[in-house]
Amino acid sequence: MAKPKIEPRLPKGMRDFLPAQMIKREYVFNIVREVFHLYGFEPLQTPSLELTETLMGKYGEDADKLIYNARHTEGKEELSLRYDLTVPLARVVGQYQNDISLPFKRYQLSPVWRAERPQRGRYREFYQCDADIVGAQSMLADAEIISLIVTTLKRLGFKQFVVKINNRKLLTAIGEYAGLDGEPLANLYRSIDKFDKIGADGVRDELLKRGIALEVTDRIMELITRKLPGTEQLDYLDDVMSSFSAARAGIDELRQIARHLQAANVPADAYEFDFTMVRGLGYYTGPIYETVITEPNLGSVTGGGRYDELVGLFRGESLPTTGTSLGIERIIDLMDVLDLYPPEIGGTVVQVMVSVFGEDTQDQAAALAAQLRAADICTEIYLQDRALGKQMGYADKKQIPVVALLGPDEIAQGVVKFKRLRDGYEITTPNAEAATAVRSLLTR
RNA sequence: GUGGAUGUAGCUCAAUAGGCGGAGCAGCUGAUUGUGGAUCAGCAGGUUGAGGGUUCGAGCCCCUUCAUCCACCCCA
Repeated sequence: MAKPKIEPRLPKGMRDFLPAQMIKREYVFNIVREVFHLYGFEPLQTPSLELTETLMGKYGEDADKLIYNARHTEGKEELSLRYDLTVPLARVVGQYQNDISLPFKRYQLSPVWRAERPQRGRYREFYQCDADIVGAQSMLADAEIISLIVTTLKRLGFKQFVVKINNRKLLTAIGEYAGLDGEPLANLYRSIDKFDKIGADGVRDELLKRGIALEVTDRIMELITRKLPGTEQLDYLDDVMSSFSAARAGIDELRQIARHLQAANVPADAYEFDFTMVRGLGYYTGPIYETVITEPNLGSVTGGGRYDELVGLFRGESLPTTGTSLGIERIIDLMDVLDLYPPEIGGTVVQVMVSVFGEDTQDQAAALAAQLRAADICTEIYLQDRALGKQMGYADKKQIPVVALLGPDEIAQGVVKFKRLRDGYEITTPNAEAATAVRSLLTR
């Protein structure tokens, strides 16, 4: 065997997913897709590459530097790997106005690429999972998104989580109240966004450092940190902030969302209003939401909100849009941490391995495999001529649950023997009943 | 982009003060040619990330470079 000359290595920040890992990832992907379909979201796929001009300038200068350029040496088009799924969505909505009827509900579960410095849980190629509703002004759309999040997380097995809901209009009003606009307002958001990390005192210090008057800072802190049950929190803010029209509008939207969520039977403990939650600086214009795993405290797994100005970029008009991004990579990590994978998904998709005793029994083994496959049982036939013990060892290592034994004795009697590796239990059954026998061994 | 740490077998890590590069796991063979895990015996696996320097002698010290990890920045 020649020694490999090429060092097997991965590009920085990129990963392989070996079969045992892929099985888990696809389990999560499949549940997500199921729930999204349940809510009437439909799949969208766009190319990994976009024209560079489609991407550039949509994210801000910092982010533009993180975009992978992918132009072919002799290609005439400037191409880049997509940086998120929102810009492709906006392009699609602008491009297929004949084919898409609004409101457009789509989801996309695809990799994106960002040339960031890799860190724990942060990669240069990673999957994003976005669900958005384009062209719906109503808060019913926002409530649908929140309900979708709650159902998805529940189906995945998460128990203790809460969707935090805020409204950009409220934050704007708070900025107005503090006399801030533009860049200083963005900085205010940045400070408040660190609430989880640096706590109330930390945020207060930052606001003071940013030159906001002591009295105003204390008012802001009071406004955003006061915790009251359910919509009482909205009542309180309404009292204090009603002189600001942006605040009134924001609170009104949150009240509508609360009403819709209640009507849709979303459990009240699955969401809360949290005025310290900001969601970056970006393009949000209305309600924003973020889901945190609360017990144990494991951080956020979804983020989203309403962004009425972005999708119209490729259409020359605003299009009211709301949506969420599932932190699917983070969710996959937490599924392991919280042990949420059902035991029946093992390290392999194979349900039965048909062992082969020798060349003279190969054909019967192949026939048995075909028979099991016809009955929708995932079947592997052992492909080397090795001692039965080796074959058993292989099956054991791969965690294949059942091995079929079809030697000269069985063949002579027209039967097949199956062994369940977990407990060593064996049954012998007539050939015709092979599939039924395997099924009985696989259940429980 | 800034700062710190670490690079030794496929993986996880040893190696006295600078003095013959080891172990566990994984792999392969056998004990056991119709039955896996456990045990035992054996085999194989290396340019110590790369390049240079100091030294009689470098895995170890110095310089450069590359890679990985961690923290910060950022995260639309």
